[in-house]
Amino acid sequence: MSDEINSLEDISSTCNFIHNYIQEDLKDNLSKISTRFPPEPNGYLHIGHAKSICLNFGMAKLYGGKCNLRFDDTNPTKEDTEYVNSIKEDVKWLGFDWKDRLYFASSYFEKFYDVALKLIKEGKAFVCDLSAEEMREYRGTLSTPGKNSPYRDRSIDENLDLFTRMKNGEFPDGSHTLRAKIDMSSPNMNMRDPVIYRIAHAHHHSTGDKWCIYPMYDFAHPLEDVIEGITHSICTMEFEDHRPLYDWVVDNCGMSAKPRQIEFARLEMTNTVMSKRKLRELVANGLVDGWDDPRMPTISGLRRRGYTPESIRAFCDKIGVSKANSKVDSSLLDYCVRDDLKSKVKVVMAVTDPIKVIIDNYPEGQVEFLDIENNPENEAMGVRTVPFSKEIYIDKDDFMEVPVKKFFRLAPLKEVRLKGAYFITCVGVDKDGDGNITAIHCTYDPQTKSGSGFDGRKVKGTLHWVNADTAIKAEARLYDYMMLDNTENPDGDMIINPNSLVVKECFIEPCVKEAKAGDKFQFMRNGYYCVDTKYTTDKKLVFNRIVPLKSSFKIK
RNA sequence: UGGGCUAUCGCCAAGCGGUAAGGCACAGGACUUUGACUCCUGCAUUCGCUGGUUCGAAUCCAGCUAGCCCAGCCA
Repeated sequence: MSDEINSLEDISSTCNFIHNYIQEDLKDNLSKISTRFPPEPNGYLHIGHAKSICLNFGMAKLYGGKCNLRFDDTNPTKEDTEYVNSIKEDVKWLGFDWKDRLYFASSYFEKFYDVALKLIKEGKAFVCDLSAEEMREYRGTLSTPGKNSPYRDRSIDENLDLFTRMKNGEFPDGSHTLRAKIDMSSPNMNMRDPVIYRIAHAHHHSTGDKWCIYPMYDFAHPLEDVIEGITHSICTMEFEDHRPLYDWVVDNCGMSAKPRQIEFARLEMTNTVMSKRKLRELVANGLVDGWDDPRMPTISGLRRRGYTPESIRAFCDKIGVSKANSKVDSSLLDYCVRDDLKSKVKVVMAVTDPIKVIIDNYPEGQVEFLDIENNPENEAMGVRTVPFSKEIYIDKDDFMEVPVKKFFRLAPLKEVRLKGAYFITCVGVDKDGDGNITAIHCTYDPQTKSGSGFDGRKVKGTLHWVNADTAIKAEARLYDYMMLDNTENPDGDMIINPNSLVVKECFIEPCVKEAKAGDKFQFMRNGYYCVDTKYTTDKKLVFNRIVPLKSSFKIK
């Protein structure tokens, strides 16, 4: 898309503090930059991750550097190959290419171990026998300093022996840890002799049963960055307090690279939830149709809903990057998909809430084939042929027996245009015993045929319609925001917008017959839709509403 | 209440001592065979508050207030 940032001239409008840091570093001491997107493979990616992906890959591209995809798989109890596959798929789908730079923290385990040994030999790390509870007591609190572990002053030889035995599987989980020897009285909790290795007799998705000790994030992450030559390690704000520890590890690991950690605020959006915990809860409680439910903010959910990678990237560019907590209005994402789709997809006519219109003076049995442009904004998309005859459907919303003021649509004795066809005038309605309208009777004026150049009079409204005989029946799933303002009930249970999914039978013009899963359309005067990949079958087309069109028409 | 961070329009967000960019939303209007799109127009005498420095402060200083994060052998 034209408004994606691809060159340095483009950044003026969306400049952020990270650009400033990088530009300074490039001036002072760097020839090229290197970033990384480092997910833990313990779940599915969501649009918050997309922000990070766009940032990391975007910065690298903009400044002629590289961005790695690295799986931060240091906790075997939570990780799975299923997640690494879905994450790779999602990153690729978003349009980013890590080329040959696919890395796993787990492939560095040997190196981490060597650094741990080095730290022990230098007296900077020790094996601690404190239990988890004891360690919590020794750690102190936010406002009181901690106390040194009684094991802090073990000899280097003893530490070396113990750590080796930890590695060899001689001890059960939780019995020992390796800790960095820093400062138990630091006001920063992360510096109070943090654990850097724990024992976990667990099967790792990649290294299997080779290891039973695993490095902690705070130890592994800086080393991963150093090993890969990362220059700018971009992460979210909650790691800001970890930066002194990150720097401590970098300074003490004995390697020369000096990556710089930069923190930015996580993405939050209205009308949804973003935490992995809450998303997991929605899936577990059956409130949504899995991780890829079209209401979910997951990449797979957005994809199934019909969002394009371009629209998500544009969104990520527009929201900017800062350190302030903020909540982006979901209307910006809506805008981004519409803006992307408007000139790309075919505009077809579909009626999601049908009422029959009978054109009394149109010859019985006659069928006309009308040419209608596929996308008025994009002539290259050509035209298609649409059948028209005596009986058609229009949307119930487009008729009012007693019209409100400024109602431009069909009403008794009012004339409107049928898109691509004729002017029609309502001459009456059929009603059932309860007074419900069952059909609308109209007359048409043959002179007013679309494209004939007729300019005898004007009408204010143009309606979309579908020929009754040839209409394709399909299911329209009208999605709305997953969450309203209140995301929880008084008991603390998650609740979703009760109107977030309304299923309708709809009629669509025949050209849509060949549509395949994932195909996108604009339903004229209605919204953008995407053929659902999960429920569409050979017999049944299912459309997801991606987003409705804007409308300035409101009754009252 | 120890430490860290943040505060600019309804929502994001530029701004880096020289007199408040931009986008979304919203409101008017033009155009319209989509009440869409597009195009115009409007939308912060004011930057959390209070003082101070300065010819000049959103930008510097001091104090206050509010919000977020940290006491996993998670990341």
